[in-house]
Amino acid sequence: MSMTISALAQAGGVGVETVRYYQRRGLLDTPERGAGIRRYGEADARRLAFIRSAQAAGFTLEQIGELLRLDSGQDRARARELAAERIAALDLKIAELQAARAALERLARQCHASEEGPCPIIAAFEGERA
Amino acid sequence: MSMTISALAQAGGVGVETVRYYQRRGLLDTPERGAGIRRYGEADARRLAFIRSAQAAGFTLEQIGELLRLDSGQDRARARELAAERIAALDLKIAELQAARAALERLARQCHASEEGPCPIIAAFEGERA
DNA sequence: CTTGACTCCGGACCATGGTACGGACCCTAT
DNA sequence: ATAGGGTCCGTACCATGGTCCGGAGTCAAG
Repeated sequence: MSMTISALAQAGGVGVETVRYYQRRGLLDTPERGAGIRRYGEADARRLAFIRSAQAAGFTLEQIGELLRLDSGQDRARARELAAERIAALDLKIAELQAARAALERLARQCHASEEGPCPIIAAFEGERA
Repeated sequence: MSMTISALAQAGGVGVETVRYYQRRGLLDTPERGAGIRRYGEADARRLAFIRSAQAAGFTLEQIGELLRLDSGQDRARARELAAERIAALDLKIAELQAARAALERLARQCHASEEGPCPIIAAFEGERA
């Protein structure tokens, strides 16, 4: 089971250039080339999937690099620490977004209700302390 | 009630350079200068507050510029449209972050439970299809 | 009336996460 | 054996949202 870079990229749902970028960043490694072309396997695909998932969880590429470097679960304490930090950050962010959503929805409803006068959407944000 | 740029910045919880950047972007206007120094008032402070709130709601500076340009509620339909788009995007993002949070928490618990073997945090993300 | 803090301004620089370019090489089908 | 598409690689460029720099002007206190 070996793939070219574009197959790997496709499997990971990213562009070829992104794979190459991750290699430069040290997040993916660059296999030896067999007669000019590098071949990738399952492990690479799993790693790419990891990167994308971790990214979706809000880790920066830098942090993802750190997670990968604590490979094989060597430093579990540190991994848990990173996870805990990220969870806290996510909680904050989620709360923020929910507040923003609620505010926006309220405004959109008001704006819809009264077709006269100034649009409340702009006015309403002005006093708010985000 | 007039403030210098640094007072305005402080009131808005941003740096002086950020105020100047917003001016360049056309989000804040640059008042006439009275003998060299520009003076800002309530309106500027409210506008800055609006920018920060809208930003917290996930609008880009570009979109915020548009909102400001539909000033005085001229084009309410467009404002509502922007709000609706943003609400949809927020819902998506919130769901994503909640999923990520749940996954991370589960992993952190697993990692904590079994002190032996490879840390599950890294392994677990590998299969996931975010 | 000088000193120190603040302001003005354009332009350069930064971090993040990519995306594009271009010449050389390789691989497969016709 | 030649064309086309894919790969390799370094380097340059992009968008976003700022942040810093340096020289000149201004303002308030001592």
